[in-house]
Amino acid sequence: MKSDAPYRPSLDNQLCFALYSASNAVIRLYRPLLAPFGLTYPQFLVMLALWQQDSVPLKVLSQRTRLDPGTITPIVKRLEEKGLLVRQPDPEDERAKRVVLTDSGGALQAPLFEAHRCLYDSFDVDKAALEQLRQQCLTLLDQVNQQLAKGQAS
Amino acid sequence: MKSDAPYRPSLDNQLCFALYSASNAVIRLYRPLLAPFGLTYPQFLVMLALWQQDSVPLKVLSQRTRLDPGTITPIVKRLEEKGLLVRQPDPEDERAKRVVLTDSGGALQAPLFEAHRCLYDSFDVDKAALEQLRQQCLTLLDQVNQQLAKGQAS
DNA sequence: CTCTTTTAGTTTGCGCACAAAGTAGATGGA
DNA sequence: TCCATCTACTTTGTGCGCAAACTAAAAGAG
Repeated sequence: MKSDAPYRPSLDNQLCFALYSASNAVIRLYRPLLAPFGLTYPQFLVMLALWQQDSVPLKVLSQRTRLDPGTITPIVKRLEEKGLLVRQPDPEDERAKRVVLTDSGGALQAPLFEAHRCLYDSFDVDKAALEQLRQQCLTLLDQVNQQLAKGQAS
Repeated sequence: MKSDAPYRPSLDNQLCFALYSASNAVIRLYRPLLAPFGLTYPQFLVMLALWQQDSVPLKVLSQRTRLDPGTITPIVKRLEEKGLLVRQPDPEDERAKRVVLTDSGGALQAPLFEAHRCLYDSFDVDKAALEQLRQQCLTLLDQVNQQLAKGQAS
Protein backbone atom coordinates (compact mmCIF):
# COMPACT_ATOMS: atom_id res chain seq x y z
CA MET A 1 0.00 0.00 0.00
CA LYS A 2 2.79 2.43 -0.78
CA SER A 3 1.18 5.68 -1.85
CA ASP A 4 4.53 7.22 -2.75
CA ALA A 5 5.18 4.81 -5.57
CA PRO A 6 6.72 6.69 -8.50
CA TYR A 7 4.21 7.75 -11.14
CA ARG A 8 4.62 5.19 -13.89
CA PRO A 9 2.51 5.28 -17.03
CA SER A 10 2.64 2.02 -18.90
CA LEU A 11 0.67 0.30 -21.60
CA ASP A 12 -1.06 -1.65 -18.84
CA ASN A 13 -2.64 1.31 -17.10
CA GLN A 14 -3.35 3.79 -19.87
CA LEU A 15 -6.95 4.46 -20.82
CA CYS A 16 -5.78 5.99 -24.07
CA PHE A 17 -4.14 2.73 -25.12
CA ALA A 18 -7.17 0.60 -24.22
CA LEU A 19 -9.46 2.98 -26.09
CA TYR A 20 -7.19 3.10 -29.11
CA SER A 21 -6.75 -0.68 -29.28
CA ALA A 22 -10.46 -1.34 -28.84
CA SER A 23 -11.40 1.20 -31.50
CA ASN A 24 -8.94 -0.25 -34.00
CA ALA A 25 -10.19 -3.76 -33.25
CA VAL A 26 -13.82 -2.78 -33.81
CA ILE A 27 -12.95 -1.13 -37.12
CA ARG A 28 -11.13 -4.34 -38.07
CA LEU A 29 -14.31 -6.25 -37.20
CA TYR A 30 -16.35 -4.00 -39.50
CA ARG A 31 -13.96 -4.33 -42.42
CA PRO A 32 -15.22 -7.66 -43.82
CA LEU A 33 -18.80 -6.49 -43.35
CA LEU A 34 -18.24 -3.29 -45.34
CA ALA A 35 -15.85 -4.62 -47.98
CA PRO A 36 -18.59 -6.29 -50.10
CA PHE A 37 -20.27 -2.89 -50.33
CA GLY A 38 -17.01 -1.20 -51.29
CA LEU A 39 -17.02 1.00 -48.19
CA THR A 40 -14.39 1.82 -45.61
CA TYR A 41 -15.34 2.47 -42.03
CA PRO A 42 -15.23 6.31 -42.20
CA GLN A 43 -17.17 6.16 -45.47
CA PHE A 44 -19.78 4.06 -43.64
CA LEU A 45 -20.04 6.73 -40.94
CA VAL A 46 -20.72 9.37 -43.57
CA MET A 47 -23.38 7.17 -45.17
CA LEU A 48 -24.98 6.60 -41.75
CA ALA A 49 -25.16 10.35 -41.26
CA LEU A 50 -26.65 10.86 -44.72
CA TRP A 51 -29.25 8.11 -44.29
CA GLN A 52 -30.46 10.01 -41.25
CA GLN A 53 -30.54 13.28 -43.16
CA ASP A 54 -29.10 14.23 -46.50
CA SER A 55 -29.04 17.40 -48.59
CA VAL A 56 -26.91 18.96 -45.87
CA PRO A 57 -23.86 21.21 -46.24
CA LEU A 58 -20.50 19.55 -45.79
CA LYS A 59 -20.04 21.50 -42.58
CA VAL A 60 -23.06 19.86 -40.95
CA LEU A 61 -21.83 16.46 -42.07
CA SER A 62 -18.45 17.26 -40.59
CA GLN A 63 -19.99 18.17 -37.24
CA ARG A 64 -22.25 15.12 -37.10
CA THR A 65 -19.49 12.66 -37.91
CA ARG A 66 -16.84 14.58 -35.91
CA LEU A 67 -14.54 14.30 -38.93
CA ASP A 68 -12.70 17.48 -39.74
CA PRO A 69 -13.16 19.25 -43.08
CA GLY A 70 -9.78 18.16 -44.44
CA THR A 71 -10.73 14.55 -43.73
CA ILE A 72 -14.29 14.62 -44.95
CA THR A 73 -13.69 16.34 -48.29
CA PRO A 74 -11.81 13.39 -49.83
CA ILE A 75 -14.18 10.85 -48.25
CA VAL A 76 -17.19 12.54 -49.83
CA LYS A 77 -15.34 12.77 -53.14
CA ARG A 78 -14.71 9.02 -53.12
CA LEU A 79 -18.37 8.35 -52.31
CA GLU A 80 -19.28 10.60 -55.21
CA GLU A 81 -16.95 8.64 -57.51
CA LYS A 82 -18.74 5.46 -56.41
CA GLY A 83 -22.01 7.11 -57.44
CA LEU A 84 -23.54 7.04 -53.96
CA LEU A 85 -24.01 10.79 -53.66
CA VAL A 86 -23.61 14.09 -55.48
CA ARG A 87 -22.35 17.45 -54.27
CA GLN A 88 -24.65 20.28 -55.26
CA PRO A 89 -23.90 23.98 -54.99
CA ASP A 90 -26.00 25.59 -52.27
CA PRO A 91 -28.16 28.34 -53.84
CA GLU A 92 -28.30 30.23 -50.54
CA ASP A 93 -24.55 30.21 -49.92
CA GLU A 94 -22.13 30.04 -52.82
CA ARG A 95 -19.36 28.78 -50.53
CA ALA A 96 -21.25 25.73 -49.32
CA LYS A 97 -21.89 22.44 -51.07
CA ARG A 98 -24.87 20.30 -50.21
CA VAL A 99 -24.40 16.55 -50.15
CA VAL A 100 -27.32 14.63 -51.63
CA LEU A 101 -27.74 10.84 -51.79
CA THR A 102 -28.32 9.24 -55.17
CA ASP A 103 -30.83 6.40 -55.62
CA SER A 104 -27.90 4.04 -55.54
CA GLY A 105 -26.72 5.55 -52.25
CA GLY A 106 -30.17 5.20 -50.72
CA ALA A 107 -30.55 1.65 -52.00
CA LEU A 108 -27.45 0.59 -50.11
CA GLN A 109 -29.08 1.18 -46.75
CA ALA A 110 -31.33 -1.88 -46.45
CA PRO A 111 -28.81 -4.61 -47.37
CA LEU A 112 -26.09 -2.97 -45.30
CA PHE A 113 -28.36 -2.73 -42.25
CA GLU A 114 -29.25 -6.39 -42.68
CA ALA A 115 -25.59 -7.43 -42.81
CA HIS A 116 -24.92 -5.22 -39.82
CA ARG A 117 -27.72 -6.85 -37.82
CA CYS A 118 -26.32 -10.30 -38.60
CA LEU A 119 -22.91 -9.34 -37.26
CA TYR A 120 -24.47 -7.74 -34.18
CA ASP A 121 -26.66 -10.78 -33.44
CA SER A 122 -23.77 -13.19 -33.83
CA PHE A 123 -21.63 -11.11 -31.49
CA ASP A 124 -22.17 -13.09 -28.32
CA VAL A 125 -21.74 -10.50 -25.58
CA ASP A 126 -23.84 -8.59 -23.07
CA LYS A 127 -25.60 -5.98 -25.21
CA ALA A 128 -26.47 -3.87 -22.15
CA ALA A 129 -22.77 -3.64 -21.32
CA LEU A 130 -22.07 -2.41 -24.84
CA GLU A 131 -24.65 0.33 -24.42
CA GLN A 132 -23.15 1.34 -21.09
CA LEU A 133 -19.69 1.46 -22.66
CA ARG A 134 -21.07 3.61 -25.45
CA GLN A 135 -22.50 6.12 -22.97
CA GLN A 136 -19.22 6.29 -21.09
CA CYS A 137 -17.32 6.92 -24.31
CA LEU A 138 -19.64 9.81 -25.08
CA THR A 139 -19.15 11.21 -21.59
CA LEU A 140 -15.39 11.00 -21.99
CA LEU A 141 -15.66 12.57 -25.43
CA ASP A 142 -17.47 15.57 -23.94
CA GLN A 143 -14.93 15.90 -21.15
CA VAL A 144 -12.00 15.73 -23.55
CA ASN A 145 -13.62 18.27 -25.84
CA GLN A 146 -14.12 20.58 -22.87
CA GLN A 147 -10.49 20.17 -21.92
CA LEU A 148 -9.42 20.89 -25.51
CA ALA A 149 -11.61 24.02 -25.57
CA LYS A 150 -10.06 25.14 -22.27
CA GLY A 151 -6.57 24.80 -23.71
CA GLN A 152 -7.33 26.70 -26.87
CA ALA A 153 -8.78 29.70 -25.03
CA SER A 154 -5.46 31.55 -25.08
CA MET B 1 -43.21 1.07 -26.93
CA LYS B 2 -43.26 -0.57 -30.32
CA SER B 3 -40.93 -3.52 -30.24
CA ASP B 4 -41.27 -4.15 -33.95
CA ALA B 5 -39.57 -0.89 -34.89
CA PRO B 6 -37.33 -1.42 -37.93
CA TYR B 7 -33.69 -2.04 -37.11
CA ARG B 8 -32.03 1.31 -37.63
CA PRO B 9 -28.35 1.84 -37.04
CA SER B 10 -27.46 5.51 -36.76
CA LEU B 11 -24.58 7.57 -35.50
CA ASP B 12 -26.58 8.07 -32.31
CA ASN B 13 -26.73 4.41 -31.29
CA GLN B 14 -23.49 2.93 -32.59
CA LEU B 15 -20.85 1.90 -30.07
CA CYS B 16 -18.25 1.85 -32.83
CA PHE B 17 -18.82 5.55 -33.55
CA ALA B 18 -18.65 6.56 -29.87
CA LEU B 19 -15.46 4.53 -29.41
CA TYR B 20 -13.89 5.93 -32.57
CA SER B 21 -14.77 9.54 -31.73
CA ALA B 22 -13.54 9.21 -28.15
CA SER B 23 -10.30 7.58 -29.22
CA ASN B 24 -9.60 10.28 -31.81
CA ALA B 25 -10.40 12.98 -29.24
CA VAL B 26 -8.02 11.51 -26.67
CA ILE B 27 -5.23 11.31 -29.25
CA ARG B 28 -5.96 14.95 -30.09
CA LEU B 29 -5.61 15.75 -26.37
CA TYR B 30 -2.21 14.03 -26.26
CA ARG B 31 -0.87 15.83 -29.33
CA PRO B 32 0.22 19.09 -27.65
CA LEU B 33 1.75 17.10 -24.79
CA LEU B 34 3.85 14.96 -27.13
CA ALA B 35 4.74 17.58 -29.74
CA PRO B 36 7.49 19.25 -27.63
CA PHE B 37 9.17 15.84 -27.43
CA GLY B 38 8.83 15.33 -31.18
CA LEU B 39 6.63 12.26 -30.74
CA THR B 40 3.36 11.18 -32.30
CA TYR B 41 0.86 9.16 -30.32
CA PRO B 42 1.76 5.74 -31.77
CA GLN B 43 5.45 6.56 -31.31
CA PHE B 44 4.65 7.32 -27.66
CA LEU B 45 3.01 3.90 -27.31
CA VAL B 46 6.14 2.22 -28.64
CA MET B 47 8.31 4.21 -26.22
CA LEU B 48 6.00 3.23 -23.33
CA ALA B 49 6.46 -0.42 -24.26
CA LEU B 50 10.22 -0.01 -24.48
CA TRP B 51 10.51 1.78 -21.14
CA GLN B 52 8.86 -1.24 -19.60
CA GLN B 53 11.22 -3.61 -21.38
CA ASP B 54 13.62 -3.03 -24.22
CA SER B 55 16.04 -5.20 -26.15
CA VAL B 56 13.04 -7.12 -27.48
CA PRO B 57 12.42 -8.39 -31.02
CA LEU B 58 10.10 -6.31 -33.16
CA LYS B 59 7.55 -9.09 -32.98
CA VAL B 60 7.21 -8.79 -29.21
CA LEU B 61 6.89 -5.01 -29.53
CA SER B 62 4.21 -5.55 -32.14
CA GLN B 63 2.24 -7.86 -29.83
CA ARG B 64 2.55 -5.60 -26.78
CA THR B 65 1.41 -2.48 -28.64
CA ARG B 66 -1.12 -4.33 -30.80
CA LEU B 67 0.32 -2.57 -33.84
CA ASP B 68 0.81 -4.81 -36.83
CA PRO B 69 4.28 -5.40 -38.31
CA GLY B 70 3.62 -3.22 -41.36
CA THR B 71 2.70 -0.35 -39.05
CA ILE B 72 5.43 -0.74 -36.48
CA THR B 73 8.39 -1.06 -38.87
CA PRO B 74 8.20 2.56 -40.08
CA ILE B 75 7.43 3.84 -36.56
CA VAL B 76 10.54 2.21 -35.16
CA LYS B 77 12.56 3.52 -38.10
CA ARG B 78 11.47 7.07 -37.33
CA LEU B 79 12.34 6.64 -33.65
CA GLU B 80 15.75 5.37 -34.75
CA GLU B 81 16.21 8.44 -36.96
CA LYS B 82 15.44 10.59 -33.93
CA GLY B 83 18.20 8.74 -32.06
CA LEU B 84 15.91 7.30 -29.39
CA LEU B 85 16.66 3.66 -30.17
CA VAL B 86 18.74 1.34 -32.32
CA ARG B 87 17.83 -1.87 -34.09
CA GLN B 88 20.35 -4.62 -33.48
CA PRO B 89 20.55 -7.93 -35.31
CA ASP B 90 19.54 -10.79 -33.02
CA PRO B 91 22.48 -13.22 -32.72
CA GLU B 92 20.10 -16.11 -32.01
CA ASP B 93 17.84 -15.47 -34.98
CA GLU B 94 19.14 -13.75 -38.08
CA ARG B 95 15.61 -12.83 -39.16
CA ALA B 96 14.78 -10.88 -36.00
CA LYS B 97 15.89 -7.40 -34.99
CA ARG B 98 16.10 -6.39 -31.36
CA VAL B 99 15.05 -2.89 -30.46
CA VAL B 100 17.28 -1.25 -27.85
CA LEU B 101 16.81 2.18 -26.28
CA THR B 102 19.66 4.67 -26.50
CA ASP B 103 20.61 6.89 -23.54
CA SER B 104 18.70 9.64 -25.24
CA GLY B 105 15.63 7.40 -25.48
CA GLY B 106 15.86 6.47 -21.83
CA ALA B 107 16.37 10.08 -20.78
CA LEU B 108 13.08 11.06 -22.36
CA GLN B 109 11.06 9.03 -19.87
CA ALA B 110 11.22 11.26 -16.78
CA PRO B 111 10.27 14.61 -18.37
CA LEU B 112 7.57 12.98 -20.47
CA PHE B 113 6.04 11.24 -17.45
CA GLU B 114 6.07 14.55 -15.59
CA ALA B 115 4.26 16.32 -18.43
CA HIS B 116 1.83 13.42 -18.62
CA ARG B 117 1.10 13.64 -14.90
CA CYS B 118 0.38 17.39 -15.21
CA LEU B 119 -2.17 16.77 -17.94
CA TYR B 120 -3.75 13.93 -15.99
CA ASP B 121 -4.00 16.00 -12.79
CA SER B 122 -5.51 18.95 -14.61
CA PHE B 123 -8.09 16.71 -16.25
CA ASP B 124 -11.00 17.33 -13.90
CA VAL B 125 -13.00 14.11 -14.11
CA ASP B 126 -13.77 11.05 -12.02
CA LYS B 127 -10.58 9.02 -12.19
CA ALA B 128 -12.35 5.86 -11.02
CA ALA B 129 -14.76 6.15 -13.94
CA LEU B 130 -11.79 6.38 -16.30
CA GLU B 131 -10.36 3.18 -14.86
CA GLN B 132 -13.72 1.44 -15.22
CA LEU B 133 -13.95 2.60 -18.83
CA ARG B 134 -10.46 1.27 -19.44
CA GLN B 135 -11.40 -2.16 -18.12
CA GLN B 136 -14.52 -2.25 -20.28
CA CYS B 137 -12.50 -1.34 -23.35
CA LEU B 138 -10.13 -4.22 -22.64
CA THR B 139 -13.07 -6.59 -22.19
CA LEU B 140 -14.52 -5.47 -25.51
CA LEU B 141 -11.12 -5.78 -27.13
CA ASP B 142 -10.92 -9.41 -26.02
CA GLN B 143 -14.43 -10.14 -27.24
CA VAL B 144 -13.76 -8.55 -30.61
CA ASN B 145 -10.50 -10.44 -30.97
CA GLN B 146 -12.35 -13.68 -30.19
CA GLN B 147 -14.94 -12.85 -32.82
CA LEU B 148 -12.20 -12.07 -35.34
CA ALA B 149 -10.48 -15.37 -34.54
CA LYS B 150 -13.77 -17.19 -34.98
CA GLY B 151 -14.28 -15.66 -38.39
CA GLN B 152 -10.80 -16.49 -39.62
CA ALA B 153 -11.08 -20.17 -38.65
CA SER B 154 -12.22 -21.16 -42.11
C1' DC C 1 -19.83 51.18 -50.61
C1' DT C 2 -15.14 49.72 -49.35
C1' DC C 3 -12.30 47.14 -46.37
C1' DT C 4 -11.38 43.88 -42.88
C1' DT C 5 -12.68 39.68 -40.81
C1' DT C 6 -15.01 35.41 -40.74
C1' DT C 7 -16.53 31.24 -42.75
C1' DA C 8 -17.01 26.97 -46.14
C1' DG C 9 -14.46 24.19 -48.40
C1' DT C 10 -10.02 22.45 -50.74
C1' DT C 11 -5.17 21.24 -50.99
C1' DT C 12 -0.71 19.67 -49.35
C1' DG C 13 2.27 17.11 -46.50
C1' DC C 14 3.21 13.72 -42.97
C1' DG C 15 2.32 9.75 -40.26
C1' DC C 16 -0.31 6.13 -39.29
C1' DA C 17 -3.32 1.36 -40.16
C1' DC C 18 -3.49 -2.44 -42.75
C1' DA C 19 -3.83 -5.75 -46.77
C1' DA C 20 -0.94 -8.02 -49.88
C1' DA C 21 3.22 -9.27 -51.84
C1' DG C 22 8.11 -9.88 -51.29
C1' DT C 23 12.76 -11.30 -48.93
C1' DA C 24 15.51 -14.01 -46.23
C1' DG C 25 16.50 -16.90 -42.47
C1' DA C 26 14.70 -20.86 -39.45
C1' DT C 27 12.39 -25.34 -38.99
C1' DG C 28 10.73 -29.91 -39.76
C1' DG C 29 10.16 -33.75 -42.35
C1' DA C 30 11.57 -37.63 -45.79
C1' DT D 1 20.92 -33.60 -47.04
C1' DC D 2 17.27 -31.51 -49.59
C1' DC D 3 13.14 -29.16 -49.70
C1' DA D 4 8.62 -27.54 -48.44
C1' DT D 5 6.85 -24.82 -44.94
C1' DC D 6 6.92 -21.40 -41.57
C1' DT D 7 8.31 -17.16 -39.52
C1' DA D 8 10.33 -12.23 -38.90
C1' DC D 9 10.41 -8.40 -41.07
C1' DT D 10 10.06 -5.07 -45.13
C1' DT D 11 7.79 -2.86 -48.97
C1' DT D 12 3.96 -1.02 -51.61
C1' DG D 13 -0.44 0.93 -52.23
C1' DT D 14 -4.80 2.95 -50.46
C1' DG D 15 -7.32 5.60 -47.28
C1' DC D 16 -7.69 8.04 -43.33
C1' DG D 17 -6.68 12.14 -39.56
C1' DC D 18 -5.18 16.40 -39.05
C1' DA D 19 -2.27 20.76 -39.14
C1' DA D 20 -1.37 24.50 -42.09
C1' DA D 21 -1.85 27.12 -46.00
C1' DC D 22 -4.97 28.50 -49.56
C1' DT D 23 -9.36 30.14 -52.34
C1' DA D 24 -13.47 32.30 -52.56
C1' DA D 25 -17.73 33.93 -50.80
C1' DA D 26 -20.35 36.04 -46.89
C1' DA D 27 -20.75 39.21 -43.06
C1' DG D 28 -19.54 43.32 -40.38
C1' DA D 29 -17.35 47.74 -39.42
C1' DG D 30 -16.54 52.22 -40.75
